[in-house]
Amino acid sequence: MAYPPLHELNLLHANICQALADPKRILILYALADEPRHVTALAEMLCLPQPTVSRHLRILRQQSLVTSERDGTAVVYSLLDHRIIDVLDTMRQVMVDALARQSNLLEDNGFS
Amino acid sequence: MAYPPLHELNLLHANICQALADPKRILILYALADEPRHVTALAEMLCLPQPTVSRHLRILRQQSLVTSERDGTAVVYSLLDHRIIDVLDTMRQVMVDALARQSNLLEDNGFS
DNA sequence: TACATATATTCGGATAATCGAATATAGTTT
DNA sequence: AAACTATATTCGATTATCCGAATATATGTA
Repeated sequence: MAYPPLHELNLLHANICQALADPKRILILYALADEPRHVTALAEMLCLPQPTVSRHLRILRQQSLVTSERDGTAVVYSLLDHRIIDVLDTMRQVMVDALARQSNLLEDNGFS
Repeated sequence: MAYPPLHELNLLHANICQALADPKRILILYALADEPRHVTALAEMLCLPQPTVSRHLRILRQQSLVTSERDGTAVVYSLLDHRIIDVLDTMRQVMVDALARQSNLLEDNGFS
Protein backbone atom coordinates (compact mmCIF):
# COMPACT_ATOMS: atom_id res chain seq x y z
CA MET A 1 0.00 0.00 0.00
CA ALA A 2 1.59 3.20 -1.16
CA TYR A 3 1.64 6.10 1.26
CA PRO A 4 -0.41 9.19 0.49
CA PRO A 5 1.70 11.86 -1.20
CA LEU A 6 3.24 14.58 0.93
CA HIS A 7 0.25 16.21 2.53
CA GLU A 8 -0.17 19.64 3.93
CA LEU A 9 0.60 18.71 7.52
CA ASN A 10 3.93 17.32 6.47
CA LEU A 11 4.91 20.55 4.80
CA LEU A 12 4.00 22.51 7.93
CA HIS A 13 5.88 20.01 10.00
CA ALA A 14 8.98 20.52 7.87
CA ASN A 15 8.54 24.29 8.15
CA ILE A 16 8.66 24.05 11.93
CA CYS A 17 11.86 22.03 11.72
CA GLN A 18 13.26 24.58 9.32
CA ALA A 19 12.50 27.33 11.82
CA LEU A 20 14.46 25.40 14.45
CA ALA A 21 17.33 24.72 12.06
CA ASP A 22 19.52 27.68 12.94
CA PRO A 23 21.87 27.92 15.91
CA LYS A 24 20.93 31.51 16.62
CA ARG A 25 17.25 30.72 16.66
CA ILE A 26 17.88 27.81 19.01
CA LEU A 27 19.69 30.16 21.35
CA ILE A 28 16.83 32.64 21.10
CA LEU A 29 14.30 29.95 22.00
CA TYR A 30 16.30 28.81 25.01
CA ALA A 31 16.67 32.41 26.12
CA LEU A 32 12.93 32.95 25.84
CA ALA A 33 12.27 29.70 27.70
CA ASP A 34 13.95 31.34 30.65
CA GLU A 35 11.68 34.36 30.53
CA PRO A 36 10.10 36.76 28.04
CA ARG A 37 12.54 39.33 26.74
CA HIS A 38 12.86 42.45 24.63
CA VAL A 39 14.52 42.30 21.25
CA THR A 40 17.43 44.38 22.46
CA ALA A 41 17.87 42.20 25.54
CA LEU A 42 18.13 39.16 23.28
CA ALA A 43 20.55 40.93 20.98
CA GLU A 44 22.81 41.83 23.88
CA MET A 45 22.63 38.38 25.45
CA LEU A 46 23.56 36.67 22.23
CA CYS A 47 25.97 39.31 20.95
CA LEU A 48 24.03 39.70 17.71
CA PRO A 49 23.03 42.81 15.76
CA GLN A 50 19.47 43.90 16.47
CA PRO A 51 18.24 43.52 12.86
CA THR A 52 19.51 39.97 12.82
CA VAL A 53 17.58 39.14 15.97
CA SER A 54 14.45 40.78 14.58
CA ARG A 55 14.63 38.76 11.41
CA HIS A 56 15.07 35.51 13.30
CA LEU A 57 12.20 36.42 15.60
CA ARG A 58 9.96 36.98 12.63
CA ILE A 59 10.71 33.50 11.37
CA LEU A 60 9.90 32.04 14.79
CA ARG A 61 6.73 34.13 14.94
CA GLN A 62 5.61 32.97 11.51
CA GLN A 63 5.82 29.39 12.75
CA SER A 64 3.90 30.25 15.92
CA LEU A 65 6.85 29.36 18.09
CA VAL A 66 6.92 32.75 19.81
CA THR A 67 4.53 35.64 20.34
CA SER A 68 5.18 39.33 20.64
CA GLU A 69 3.55 41.98 22.74
CA ARG A 70 4.17 45.70 22.74
CA ASP A 71 5.54 47.30 25.89
CA GLY A 72 5.97 50.99 25.16
CA THR A 73 8.51 51.34 22.40
CA ALA A 74 9.80 47.88 23.12
CA VAL A 75 8.38 44.54 22.07
CA VAL A 76 8.44 41.61 24.43
CA TYR A 77 8.78 38.19 22.91
CA SER A 78 7.80 35.02 24.68
CA LEU A 79 7.76 31.33 24.03
CA LEU A 80 4.33 30.20 22.92
CA ASP A 81 4.55 26.53 23.85
CA HIS A 82 7.18 25.21 26.21
CA ARG A 83 6.94 21.74 24.72
CA ILE A 84 9.24 23.10 22.05
CA ILE A 85 11.96 23.18 24.68
CA ASP A 86 11.25 19.54 25.51
CA VAL A 87 11.61 18.82 21.82
CA LEU A 88 14.93 20.63 21.66
CA ASP A 89 16.17 18.96 24.82
CA THR A 90 15.30 15.48 23.59
CA MET A 91 16.95 16.16 20.26
CA ARG A 92 20.05 17.34 22.05
CA GLN A 93 20.09 14.19 24.15
CA VAL A 94 19.71 11.99 21.08
CA MET A 95 22.58 13.89 19.53
CA VAL A 96 24.82 13.58 22.56
CA ASP A 97 24.14 9.85 22.79
CA ALA A 98 24.95 9.43 19.10
CA LEU A 99 28.22 11.28 19.58
CA ALA A 100 29.05 9.07 22.56
CA ARG A 101 28.37 5.95 20.50
CA GLN A 102 30.63 7.20 17.73
CA SER A 103 33.32 8.02 20.23
CA ASN A 104 33.10 4.50 21.71
CA LEU A 105 33.31 2.98 18.25
CA LEU A 106 36.50 4.88 17.60
CA GLU A 107 38.01 3.76 20.88
CA ASP A 108 37.06 0.13 20.33
CA ASN A 109 38.97 0.26 17.07
CA GLY A 110 42.08 1.70 18.65
CA PHE A 111 41.60 5.28 17.48
CA SER A 112 41.47 6.86 20.91
CA MET B 1 25.81 38.42 31.74
CA ALA B 2 26.32 37.77 28.06
CA TYR B 3 25.81 34.24 26.77
CA PRO B 4 28.75 32.36 25.37
CA PRO B 5 28.90 32.65 21.59
CA LEU B 6 27.32 29.92 19.49
CA HIS B 7 29.18 26.84 20.58
CA GLU B 8 29.79 23.58 18.80
CA LEU B 9 26.83 21.74 20.30
CA ASN B 10 24.48 24.38 19.05
CA LEU B 11 25.70 24.00 15.51
CA LEU B 12 25.24 20.25 15.68
CA HIS B 13 21.83 20.78 17.18
CA ALA B 14 20.86 23.02 14.29
CA ASN B 15 22.21 20.45 11.83
CA ILE B 16 19.90 17.83 13.26
CA CYS B 17 16.94 20.17 12.87
CA GLN B 18 18.06 20.89 9.34
CA ALA B 19 18.06 17.17 8.58
CA LEU B 20 14.46 17.00 9.83
CA ALA B 21 13.45 20.05 7.84
CA ASP B 22 12.20 18.35 4.72
CA PRO B 23 8.80 16.73 4.23
CA LYS B 24 10.24 13.77 2.36
CA ARG B 25 12.77 13.07 5.06
CA ILE B 26 10.03 13.23 7.68
CA LEU B 27 8.06 10.66 5.73
CA ILE B 28 11.15 8.49 5.44
CA LEU B 29 11.72 8.61 9.18
CA TYR B 30 8.12 7.68 9.95
CA ALA B 31 8.34 4.85 7.43
CA LEU B 32 11.51 3.56 9.09
CA ALA B 33 9.94 3.88 12.52
CA ASP B 34 7.49 1.24 11.40
CA GLU B 35 10.24 -1.17 10.40
CA PRO B 36 13.63 -1.23 8.65
CA ARG B 37 13.32 -1.03 4.89
CA HIS B 38 15.27 -1.21 1.66
CA VAL B 39 15.87 1.93 -0.37
CA THR B 40 13.65 0.69 -3.14
CA ALA B 41 10.88 -0.17 -0.71
CA LEU B 42 11.00 3.38 0.62
CA ALA B 43 11.02 4.80 -2.88
CA GLU B 44 7.94 2.82 -3.83
CA MET B 45 6.08 3.62 -0.60
CA LEU B 46 6.68 7.31 -1.00
CA CYS B 47 6.39 7.45 -4.78
CA LEU B 48 9.83 9.01 -5.11
CA PRO B 49 12.69 8.31 -7.52
CA GLN B 50 15.36 6.07 -6.04
CA PRO B 51 18.21 8.60 -6.33
CA THR B 52 16.12 11.13 -4.43
CA VAL B 53 15.56 8.67 -1.60
CA SER B 54 19.25 7.78 -1.54
CA ARG B 55 20.26 11.40 -1.25
CA HIS B 56 17.83 12.02 1.59
CA LEU B 57 19.00 8.89 3.35
CA ARG B 58 22.56 10.10 3.15
CA ILE B 59 21.61 13.30 4.88
CA LEU B 60 19.83 11.37 7.62
CA ARG B 61 22.80 9.04 7.93
CA GLN B 62 25.25 11.91 8.22
CA GLN B 63 23.25 13.17 11.19
CA SER B 64 23.18 9.71 12.77
CA LEU B 65 19.42 9.54 12.50
CA VAL B 66 19.45 6.29 10.54
CA THR B 67 21.89 3.45 9.96
CA SER B 68 22.38 1.24 6.94
CA GLU B 69 23.29 -2.42 6.64
CA ARG B 70 23.97 -4.44 3.52
CA ASP B 71 21.67 -7.30 2.65
CA GLY B 72 22.90 -8.79 -0.59
CA THR B 73 22.63 -6.15 -3.27
CA ALA B 74 20.17 -4.24 -1.17
CA VAL B 75 20.80 -1.92 1.75
CA VAL B 76 18.48 -1.93 4.73
CA TYR B 77 18.01 1.35 6.54
CA SER B 78 16.72 1.59 10.07
CA LEU B 79 15.96 4.24 12.60
CA LEU B 80 18.84 4.69 15.02
CA ASP B 81 16.98 6.23 17.94
CA HIS B 82 13.22 6.06 18.25
CA ARG B 83 13.15 9.15 20.44
CA ILE B 84 13.36 11.06 17.18
CA ILE B 85 9.84 9.90 16.48
CA ASP B 86 8.76 11.22 19.89
CA VAL B 87 10.35 14.51 18.92
CA LEU B 88 8.50 14.60 15.61
CA ASP B 89 5.23 13.61 17.27
CA THR B 90 5.50 16.32 19.90
CA MET B 91 6.36 18.91 17.29
CA ARG B 92 3.37 17.86 15.27
CA GLN B 93 1.15 18.18 18.33
CA VAL B 94 2.49 21.64 19.09
CA MET B 95 1.82 22.58 15.50
CA VAL B 96 -1.71 21.21 15.49
CA ASP B 97 -2.50 23.04 18.73
CA ALA B 98 -1.15 26.27 17.30
CA LEU B 99 -3.31 25.85 14.20
CA ALA B 100 -6.34 25.21 16.41
CA ARG B 101 -5.65 28.37 18.38
CA GLN B 102 -5.36 30.38 15.20
CA SER B 103 -8.55 28.89 13.91
CA ASN B 104 -10.36 29.81 17.14
CA LEU B 105 -9.02 33.34 16.92
CA LEU B 106 -10.44 33.68 13.45
CA GLU B 107 -13.82 32.37 14.55
CA ASP B 108 -13.93 34.66 17.57
CA ASN B 109 -13.48 37.58 15.22
CA GLY B 110 -16.24 36.50 12.90
CA PHE B 111 -14.08 35.11 10.15
CA SER B 112 -15.44 31.59 10.25
C1' DT C 1 33.57 -12.67 -17.46
C1' DA C 2 29.24 -10.80 -18.66
C1' DC C 3 24.92 -9.39 -17.02
C1' DA C 4 21.34 -7.96 -13.84
C1' DT C 5 19.81 -5.65 -9.72
C1' DA C 6 20.19 -2.30 -5.99
C1' DT C 7 22.22 1.68 -4.40
C1' DA C 8 25.05 5.83 -4.61
C1' DT C 9 27.01 9.84 -6.78
C1' DT C 10 27.74 13.77 -9.89
C1' DC C 11 26.28 17.70 -12.70
C1' DG C 12 23.67 21.82 -13.71
C1' DG C 13 20.06 24.79 -12.87
C1' DA C 14 16.38 26.63 -9.98
C1' DT C 15 14.88 28.07 -5.45
C1' DA C 16 15.60 29.52 -0.84
C1' DA C 17 18.25 31.12 3.41
C1' DT C 18 21.43 34.22 5.55
C1' DC C 19 23.94 38.29 6.50
C1' DG C 20 25.66 43.23 6.83
C1' DA C 21 24.45 47.69 5.83
C1' DA C 22 21.27 51.03 5.31
C1' DT C 23 16.75 52.65 6.09
C1' DA C 24 11.92 52.67 7.51
C1' DT C 25 8.32 52.45 11.10
C1' DA C 26 6.18 52.86 15.72
C1' DG C 27 5.84 54.68 20.14
C1' DT C 28 7.58 58.05 23.80
C1' DT C 29 9.02 62.32 25.59
C1' DT C 30 9.80 67.17 25.63
C1' DA D 1 6.08 68.87 15.95
C1' DA D 2 10.85 67.39 16.83
C1' DA D 3 13.94 64.35 18.83
C1' DC D 4 14.78 59.93 20.74
C1' DT D 5 14.49 54.92 21.42
C1' DA D 6 13.19 50.36 20.02
C1' DT D 7 11.97 47.45 16.42
C1' DA D 8 11.20 46.05 11.66
C1' DT D 9 12.17 45.91 6.80
C1' DT D 10 14.60 46.18 2.35
C1' DC D 11 18.57 45.51 -0.75
C1' DG D 12 22.31 43.01 -2.80
C1' DA D 13 25.51 39.48 -2.52
C1' DT D 14 26.84 35.04 -0.90
C1' DT D 15 25.99 30.47 0.25
C1' DA D 16 23.17 26.37 0.74
C1' DT D 17 19.50 23.21 -0.68
C1' DC D 18 16.86 20.49 -3.82
C1' DC D 19 15.71 18.10 -7.92
C1' DG D 20 15.89 15.49 -12.50
C1' DA D 21 18.81 13.27 -15.48
C1' DA D 22 22.61 10.70 -16.29
C1' DT D 23 26.10 7.81 -14.62
C1' DA D 24 28.97 5.24 -11.40
C1' DT D 25 29.61 1.58 -7.93
C1' DA D 26 28.72 -2.73 -5.59
C1' DT D 27 26.84 -7.18 -5.05
C1' DG D 28 24.89 -11.40 -6.84
C1' DT D 29 24.19 -14.75 -10.67
C1' DA D 30 24.51 -17.25 -15.16
